[in-house]
Amino acid sequence: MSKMIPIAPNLSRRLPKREANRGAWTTEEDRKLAQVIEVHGPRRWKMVAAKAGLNRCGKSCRLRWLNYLRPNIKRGNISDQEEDLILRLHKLLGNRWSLIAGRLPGRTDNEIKNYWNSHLSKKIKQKEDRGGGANLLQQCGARCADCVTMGSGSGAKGEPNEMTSCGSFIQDDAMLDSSFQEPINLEWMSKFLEMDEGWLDFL
DNA sequence: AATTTGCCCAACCGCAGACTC
DNA sequence: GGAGTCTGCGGTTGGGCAAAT
Repeated sequence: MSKMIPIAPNLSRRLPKREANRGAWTTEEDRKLAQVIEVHGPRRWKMVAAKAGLNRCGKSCRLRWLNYLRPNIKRGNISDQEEDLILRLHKLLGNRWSLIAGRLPGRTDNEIKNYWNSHLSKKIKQKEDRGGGANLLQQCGARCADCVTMGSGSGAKGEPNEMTSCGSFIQDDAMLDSSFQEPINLEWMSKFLEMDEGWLDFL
């Protein structure tokens, strides 16, 4: 499924616009960056870039570290369990990729964002095209009398980033496995809340 | 075998909020 | 408290590659 990730492609993915080096990172650049971060830690990226002698901006160094060099990065296929979790979290949080990634150890926000854009968004669209695209909140409300919207109101792009007090909209997604039915969804919600008590701040 | 098409994903960009002086 | 700088985030781009033609 997933292709091998090139370690250090030499060809730039982007044309350089300024003096700073851009495009794909080389093995040597990775090595230098890792060495500096080992000494100074993953912060003060401008200084890290300078110390490493890399002709790159701090921003670029940070991105490289977070998405590639950081320890415990999990590479390769997204498992079914992970995919399921991404779907659920996306329903709760919308396009808050960093938050979603925070719940998937070893996965980066960029990876999840890419996976969503290339795989999951299509799956959902296909499902909606098959007639499952009714408003999730409406569906929930039709079933659940005391359903109260707790949404963020930030779904400016029409994303299903709202939830209800009963959380039952999650059940409407046939792509979610049956284990999420009935009391189990509340159990999952409880676990989710336990994981991050501050999550309501984001809604 | 050569060309085209579509997908994947690393990397860049712009913006907003946090931080520092 | 204000200005300047840094950091983190989400959206987008485009090169590389495999599959299809």
